Amino acid sequence: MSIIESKILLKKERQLEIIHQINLHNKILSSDLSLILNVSEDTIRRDLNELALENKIVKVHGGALSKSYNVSATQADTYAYDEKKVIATKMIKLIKDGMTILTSGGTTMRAIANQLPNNLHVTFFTVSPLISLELAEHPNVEVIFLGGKISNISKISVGGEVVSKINDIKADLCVLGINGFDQEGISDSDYEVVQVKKAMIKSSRQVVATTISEKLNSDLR
Amino acid sequence: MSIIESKILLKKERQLEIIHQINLHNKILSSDLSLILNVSEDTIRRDLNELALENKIVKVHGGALSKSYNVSATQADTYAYDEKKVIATKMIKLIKDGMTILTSGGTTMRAIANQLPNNLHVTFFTVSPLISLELAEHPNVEVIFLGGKISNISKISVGGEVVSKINDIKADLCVLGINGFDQEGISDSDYEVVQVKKAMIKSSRQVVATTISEKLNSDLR
DNA sequence: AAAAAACAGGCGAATTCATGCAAAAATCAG
DNA sequence: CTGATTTTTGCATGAATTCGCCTGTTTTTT
Repeated sequence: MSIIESKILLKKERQLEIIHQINLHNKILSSDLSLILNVSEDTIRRDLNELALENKIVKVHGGALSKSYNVSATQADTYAYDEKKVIATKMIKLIKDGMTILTSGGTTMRAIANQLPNNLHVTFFTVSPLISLELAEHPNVEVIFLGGKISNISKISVGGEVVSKINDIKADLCVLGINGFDQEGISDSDYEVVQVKKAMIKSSRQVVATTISEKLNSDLR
Repeated sequence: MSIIESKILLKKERQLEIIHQINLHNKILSSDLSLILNVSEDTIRRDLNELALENKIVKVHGGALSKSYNVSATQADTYAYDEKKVIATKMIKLIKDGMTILTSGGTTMRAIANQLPNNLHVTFFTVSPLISLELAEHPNVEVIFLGGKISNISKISVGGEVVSKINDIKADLCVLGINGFDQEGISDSDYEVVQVKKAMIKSSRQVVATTISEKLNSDLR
């Protein structure tokens, strides 16, 4: 639909459109792209290979997937799980009784939620359903979920309402997981996530960003 | 939008869905997967073998098991799983494109969220983090989480803000799962849950309460 | 022990992929 | 603007994947 009829696109434009399609649908077939963009499948394949090399998409046999497609709380976090456990242990030391803490999603944050000692009395504000569930297991923790539209990709709630709600909060600590949905390539949804994180940072007296190494250019400009 | 309605899943995608299903039910039969994913059992078996090789699942004769723990949900939902699947199938027939649907938690609702066809374009409002996650897997579903304090017991968001937010909504359908947290003893938290449910019922043109038999005196007076 | 179900492995059809090459297009230099 | 150089594209070939089916074996059930 958004494609202009039989207009010849430059390679760069075409690749942007490919990324757009992938971010939109989370997956795409080479054959469909060939139809949509009006070029041969060979060209599509070459584009897909380039984009995969630049780490913008995940190429698979027959097409490509969005990078953030697989997160889904599975094994993906046994990956580097030990590192994360260490980070979590250190993080938890920063948390004191009575604190109000603002947090997003991310597997590192999940490890924190998981290892939180049961005797802590703290209040968490979160935009991640998964984290809210983990936190709610702790009897002495009060969990407030900041509602809004749930982003299909990053699985956290986003949107104006969330941001304004965050602005009303004054938290002692903000824990951000920089973790898999900040890669770049400004899809709509990523933009929204950035808005939420920016608001969180603004509303907290102290900010801690947790991540394992190998994470790189994640600007929260 | 009509571009990608292909029923064909890429191999990777299919394997992700398999992992998802396994983590959801803790166990799954190859034959069920074959039905769900619309491929032969041979293909499923090959997928299962690959996933087992990658250590993502545990393969057993006839199907596979979840390897590690997953979000809540222990045995409780393999229990009566078939009945719930039937209920879910029937429920889904009530859902039409363009609807706005209000829903709470419950394992039955979870089965519905899981089996929802991907081509439905609907908006869900929910107070359950778990359900919101399940629903967010569907590309054409818009999920709005109604934020609030997360009840430690029922794992849904409750409180005045939630109720007033619900009052502002006019939904086509309300799906309530009477399922495991209404059982008895009106603790404070149950009281809160009842408030939320009452509000939901009031805001919907049509209400469906789903439950398996053997559920009894669950008054929502 | 017999029947049924699940399995491994091989085969063939269909699809997708990598590679080389030549034509077409874009870019650059003068 | 023109001609040369580089990049991009489509096509052809053969290799590689994927997937359903089939056969014969192993496991489970009755």
